[in-house]
Amino acid sequence: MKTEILHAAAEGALREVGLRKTAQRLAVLNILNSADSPLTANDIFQRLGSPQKINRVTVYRILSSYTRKGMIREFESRRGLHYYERANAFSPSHPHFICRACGRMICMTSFVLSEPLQKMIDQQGISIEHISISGLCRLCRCNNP
Amino acid sequence: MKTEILHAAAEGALREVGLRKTAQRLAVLNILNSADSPLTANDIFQRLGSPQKINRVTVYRILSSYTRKGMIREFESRRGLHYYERANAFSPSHPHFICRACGRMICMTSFVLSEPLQKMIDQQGISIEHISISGLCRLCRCNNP
DNA sequence: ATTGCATTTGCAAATGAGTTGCAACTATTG
DNA sequence: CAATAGTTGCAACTCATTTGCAAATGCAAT
Repeated sequence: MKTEILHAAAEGALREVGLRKTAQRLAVLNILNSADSPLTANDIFQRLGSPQKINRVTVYRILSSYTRKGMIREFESRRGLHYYERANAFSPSHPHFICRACGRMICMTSFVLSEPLQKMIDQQGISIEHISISGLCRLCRCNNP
Repeated sequence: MKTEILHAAAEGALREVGLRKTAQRLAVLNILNSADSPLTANDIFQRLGSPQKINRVTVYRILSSYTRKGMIREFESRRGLHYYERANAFSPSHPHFICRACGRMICMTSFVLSEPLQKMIDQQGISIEHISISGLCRLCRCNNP
């Protein structure tokens, strides 16, 4: 298995940003590294196995420090849930779709803003950090009338 | 003043969707009618004066029934806060920008989706209900380093 | 290896927006 | 004017997240 390699990479990432290497941090980072769509704190907590060896609060704090260090991106959606995804060279920032019924999140291809919108953004002096599209996914569109 | 006219319009709106006319409903509806950007339940609660003559829970329930009836649009942002804006012929659905620092919401001009994004949406069978753009507004961009 | 000390962690309690149960109240219909 | 279905207020609850604080741990300098 490549577990050791991944582990080593995670250690390096921590050292790079000046965070101490702890079992908890490595566990959370590995989960984020191998996720294929953004996760909530609870998703991560669940994946730590049960009974959880890491306290819920610790997960929150780890995610918070990772965000501060720019290792992950954070965005909110659906009832104030925070979602997190690894931020690195291989994963440029992109919009997300989130289903209001089931909460499933889908990563979207980046897209160009229309001319009038871009104009408005420039005028307002706004800086865009995240675009989130909400609605119903295919499945929920059929199930929910 | 045109207060009576507005009041009458609000009464009509309630009758139209089959909701009973109550002082609380009229008060909330008038606040929404005269707002120039989306409001949270708390915004509305504040504007009801103090001490509030209407219970917080009642405001929540009124907003919920208005949403069910399609009189207002609801969307979430920033820590699960629900924002509400009047939905009528004069206010077509449009994206919103929300500042992550101060929570100010700005209504954006509608915009066309880029070709690749539209393709992805069609493929996924997604139905879009709201687009929300988050970042920092001009003011917060200067104040927050 | 050992020490010193700042960083991390775990636990308990708090927060804040929103929801639920239920009894009291009140528009509307007959 | 009475019946009844819709509304409201209050208290208590939920759920994700945050805060305070003492105990544990990583790391750098002995």
